[in-house]
Amino acid sequence: MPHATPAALSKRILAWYDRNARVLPWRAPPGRVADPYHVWLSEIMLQQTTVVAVAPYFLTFIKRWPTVKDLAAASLDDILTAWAGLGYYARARNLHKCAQLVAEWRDGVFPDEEEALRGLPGIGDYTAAAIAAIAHGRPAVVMDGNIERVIARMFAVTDPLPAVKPKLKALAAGLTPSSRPGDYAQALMDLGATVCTPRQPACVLCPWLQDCDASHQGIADELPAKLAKPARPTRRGLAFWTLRKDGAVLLRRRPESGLLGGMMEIPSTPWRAEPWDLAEARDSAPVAAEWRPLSGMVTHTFTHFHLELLVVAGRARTPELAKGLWCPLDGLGDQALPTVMRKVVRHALAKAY
DNA sequence: CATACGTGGAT
DNA sequence: TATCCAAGTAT
Repeated sequence: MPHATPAALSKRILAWYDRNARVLPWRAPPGRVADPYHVWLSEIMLQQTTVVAVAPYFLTFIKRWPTVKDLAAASLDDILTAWAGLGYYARARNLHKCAQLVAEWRDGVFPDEEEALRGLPGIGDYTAAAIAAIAHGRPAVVMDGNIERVIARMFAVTDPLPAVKPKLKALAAGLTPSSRPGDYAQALMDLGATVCTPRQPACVLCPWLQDCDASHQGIADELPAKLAKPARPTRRGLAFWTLRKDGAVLLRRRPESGLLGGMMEIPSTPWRAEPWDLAEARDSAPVAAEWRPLSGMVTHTFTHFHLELLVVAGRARTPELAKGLWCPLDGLGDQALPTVMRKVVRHALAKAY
């Protein structure tokens, strides 16, 4: 069966959106454009991150920093602390840079053109198109994982991702309307999130069911095809839970780029495939101490490797020589500690006292 | 074009 | 337990 015209398809999905749009804290009602600052902030947070995870962070951020100028004036450490737990911390560093650029060079006004947005830190093809469409009503071709899936199924594209991305974008471009482009993009993303889901899609609820090639062929739940991902190796490290006489714990800031860049950590050895023994690890210790291994292990899975951390506890002999920050136990919650390091803290508090 | 980059929930 | 997945970007 041939597809309906693009105009008919967009009309149908917009009607579906008018009835089914999810109410989200960063979203304007159907038919309206949203605050560009809210759209930008939410889109950065939503990169590879679920709506459920983002919502409380978004509300915290806009309450504490109501405008992009407020965010630009904040310290990077405050932003990293507020971002802690959300993951992909380069987003927080780029968020700060982007806010400062918009505040300083554009008086706090976000660009409304896709190309200008695309040049800002942390804004790639998807986010530039999303902001242009959702915050400014520009007819940009918005392509995210949801829309890729919807389009792959509509046209029964069986070639695997990521190589087929340009083809999917070309097909999507042919459907994108010039009227209500922001609602259209959000409608497709909502459709992908709630109906055209990765597993067990609810095709009977889909406004595009009669036009969907994959559904007709009974292969909707198999698309889009993806290349197999490489196996995750395991890396090991040894973390030093270091106490001062007054009970403060030694923290250290990680390098500004790379994994957990700019975040705080419990000092540790490098993370490598081979396990560490204590004698060897002592060279990495932040300060001299008698180290006592704690029972058990802290495990954490990152995107591309598993981590096993043995935690050793010790009292610093010469705390004044330690390189880092002595933090009282009740102040740990206010530090920019990523989840893996909060696991180390929890483990140490459970085992070392 | 491939890889690095977090986390938590669902299956 | 293992794997997949979520509104991707930078290099």
